[in-house]
Amino acid sequence: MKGTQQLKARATETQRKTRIQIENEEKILDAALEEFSVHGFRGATIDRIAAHAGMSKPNLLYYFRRKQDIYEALIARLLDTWLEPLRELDAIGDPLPELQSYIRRKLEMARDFPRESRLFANEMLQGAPRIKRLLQSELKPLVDEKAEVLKGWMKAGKINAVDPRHLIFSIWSTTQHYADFDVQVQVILGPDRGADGRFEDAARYLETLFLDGLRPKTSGADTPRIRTL
Amino acid sequence: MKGTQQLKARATETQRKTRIQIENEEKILDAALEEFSVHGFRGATIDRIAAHAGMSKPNLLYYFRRKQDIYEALIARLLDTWLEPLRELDAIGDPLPELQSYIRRKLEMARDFPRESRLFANEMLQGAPRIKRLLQSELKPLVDEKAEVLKGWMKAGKINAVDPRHLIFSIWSTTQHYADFDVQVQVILGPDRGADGRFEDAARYLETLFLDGLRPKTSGADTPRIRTL
DNA sequence: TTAGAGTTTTATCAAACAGTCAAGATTTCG
DNA sequence: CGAAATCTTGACTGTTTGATAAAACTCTAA
Repeated sequence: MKGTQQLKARATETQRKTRIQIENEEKILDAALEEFSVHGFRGATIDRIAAHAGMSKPNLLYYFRRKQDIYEALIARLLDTWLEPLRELDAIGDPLPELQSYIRRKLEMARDFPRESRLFANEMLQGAPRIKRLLQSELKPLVDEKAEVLKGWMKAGKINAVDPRHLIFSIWSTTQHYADFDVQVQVILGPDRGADGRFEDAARYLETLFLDGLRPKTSGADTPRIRTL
Repeated sequence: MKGTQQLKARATETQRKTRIQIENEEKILDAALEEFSVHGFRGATIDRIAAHAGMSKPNLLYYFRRKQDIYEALIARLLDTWLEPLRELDAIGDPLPELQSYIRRKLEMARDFPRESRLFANEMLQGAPRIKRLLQSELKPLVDEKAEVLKGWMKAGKINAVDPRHLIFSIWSTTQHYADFDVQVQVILGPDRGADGRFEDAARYLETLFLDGLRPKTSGADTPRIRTL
């Protein structure tokens, strides 16, 4: 009891982190992201995380005393990053380009941070037992705020009048799909186009979908001319 | 060794299933769906499934000898149901109404079979280790076939020309989102509208999105009149 | 350079876990 | 009915898992 033992004790003392501490926590969180994003909280094991991080299990538990602590550290840093694109949605900007670039930013996140996307999806599938409160206190107000922005654009006739919250859902789901269901996407698209090509195709498609939908504007929609296949 | 023991042995004999067998297998699969859809394969435990099914663990293992067997039985019955709406997409029908009703059917499945949706999502998040082959042999050909149908409609000018596979992705993702991310949806929409109301709102929104997109058709899109918020 | 803080390891534990076994209880059907 | 087939259970096995204790080692700053 010489004042040594466990990091938690120093939490109140706002003590600086050691070089080794910073390195190892980073290694652990990265390994944990790999495991939790694939197997969920229960399915992931400390052993595998430790192995992936290249350290012994007790050593890992020196930095995070419980499995839950690792998971929570991961979630905490996640939500902030995750909502950034929505925060940037600017009421002042031009509505359509503004939405376009929001969609693109979300798609870029799915491409660049697929593990984070899967971790989030996993937590949702479980009913968000560990971040429901955070969703209430952080996500909801932000969405409410941006929904008002969208409503303003609709009232000004700058975008079609639709339910703004469902609009946000559809942007989230279509973009995150490329991270969360990546295997399926790859199976269906085949190996022809690489990851970059797939990304560009998706971006182009989503732009058309969200701007123009599927109904052709040119010909009378009810009596299009017949053409052989 | 009196010819008793374990169901697996009789697999080749095409023997009929007992009343009790049918009942219990149903109970087990239902309980397993509950567990696997939330916690994934590794996260779910036989103990919990047995408890949920209201029987002892050894009894459960009398019907399914290994955890994997339950999971595979579940997956096998899932994929068939899951792809039915897409199979019904009819090349002969009117393109826009045909797509509309496909979207609606998918949305209904998300509403009526959320656990199945989550099970599927969970398997995808893990990289589909247990059904990747099935996706190749069953899902891909079906999607290829329907992509051709969509291409035909596009060439005939009946729907806008977009990447047909990405179009299918967007229908899957937007509809399944309401099952897989249900917590989030509820947090954001609040308790005002019940499940039925949410469903109708979603259906209405998706119809607008997929048919018309967000760009207003009336005013010149580049120079909309100014109106105060 | 050395005391003490910080880090890592070995050994260990109890609980949870997947799966087995044989005996006992129940159902089915001639 | 009664015997064979089917079903259920308790007791158990070996392993994995989350977590702890304490000893041994390493780094760092005065």
